[in-house]
Amino acid sequence: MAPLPAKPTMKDRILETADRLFYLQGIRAVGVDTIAAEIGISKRTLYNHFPSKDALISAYLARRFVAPRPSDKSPVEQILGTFDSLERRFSAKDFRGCPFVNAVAELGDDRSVRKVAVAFKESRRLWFRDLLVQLGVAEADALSTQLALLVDGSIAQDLVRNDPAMARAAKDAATVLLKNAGVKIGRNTADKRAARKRKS
Amino acid sequence: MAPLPAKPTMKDRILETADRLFYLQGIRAVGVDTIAAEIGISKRTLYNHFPSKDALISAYLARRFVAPRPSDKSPVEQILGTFDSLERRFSAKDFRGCPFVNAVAELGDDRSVRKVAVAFKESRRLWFRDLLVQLGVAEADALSTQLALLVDGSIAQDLVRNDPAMARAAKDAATVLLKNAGVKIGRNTADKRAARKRKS
DNA sequence: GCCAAATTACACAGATCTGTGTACCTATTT
DNA sequence: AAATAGGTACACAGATCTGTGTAATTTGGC
Repeated sequence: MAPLPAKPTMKDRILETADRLFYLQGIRAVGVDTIAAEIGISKRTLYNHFPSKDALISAYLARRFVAPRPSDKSPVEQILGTFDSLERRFSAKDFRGCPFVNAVAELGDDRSVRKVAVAFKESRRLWFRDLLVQLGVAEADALSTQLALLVDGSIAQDLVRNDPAMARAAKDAATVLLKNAGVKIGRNTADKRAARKRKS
Repeated sequence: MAPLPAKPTMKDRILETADRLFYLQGIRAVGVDTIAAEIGISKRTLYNHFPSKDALISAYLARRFVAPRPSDKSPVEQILGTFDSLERRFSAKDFRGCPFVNAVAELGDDRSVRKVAVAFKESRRLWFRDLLVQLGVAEADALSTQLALLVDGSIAQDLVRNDPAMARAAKDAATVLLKNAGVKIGRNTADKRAARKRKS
């Protein structure tokens, strides 16, 4: 309730730093010493807040699990807007793919990691599905899965290629899929580049 | 020239084992001792064939870089067939995502790894593009990128969800995209489940 | 200013990992 | 039978990593 952004807790500082390093360099690649040194605290302090590196990893993934906030935009705008914000994130030089996919890739069959990763993917698919239901799409379930594929596909491609255009490609494909499902894409909901093209 | 599959070289045995372990458990997660022990050779022998673990990693990735072999099937069958074989691979319990994406995810900004990963992704996109050109698709470049997104998206989703149905979803989306580009999908090129449904 | 809690410095245990050095062994070839 | 190549056993160096123990010190609340 106190909106003062004043002092971040020590625990928060540790978590924020661990998040950044884990995400950018990989979980196995970053040791607890490195994290402590980065903040300028002693390793002992870190272990006073997190009992083990595993606990830190769990907290890292939990922190990354943010539900999409409700929006007053139209469902179509929200769906297609997803790809616009993806493109923005791809353009940032500190983007390194999906933290959940990366964690599963490097931590393998770790139960808890897989579990939270699945939950995250499913929560985003359900977000898509809800919007599609609002649009009256009959096969909302199947289409939401396909949209999720496009999201993760563009993320994986950008991870290796470092090419934000992958988000546009995904958006274009998503537009086709939506139209095919009977969704009307209004002029204003379409992206600006295409709109400019149309007018010229 | 000798088609005898008789004796695999020691180097091949090392590489084959490293491949399996790196892929299934992650590159950082597998030590050279583990690889040597798995084969039942001494660590010294391993280092007599590969000067360093890095060299072994490079060889592993190079080995995974297989170009799709030419086929006499129709372009549409080849494109859609890609998703069928993906589904088959997803169903195998030793499937653990794309080795190149995984390697980039866990090894981070390693130059050489990124390079080979980009080359692999691009080679597959060009394979798609070539087939689309054969089909007379105007926007073969854009569409090939979108198909590649679907491939990588289904791989990423299957990696976390362990659900081969992701391949079907990708195939369905790909079919829509192809039709939208003016490609005729014949009865026989469509998947069997849909065909059965149609007849009933 | 005092007290309790948080933080620090730092050494250290124990595991694991990459890579090397060396002496010995065991095939195959000539 | 001798020589050569390849493999083995095994110890070890040196780095790195997780996690702990402890005593001293700083910090914030009262």
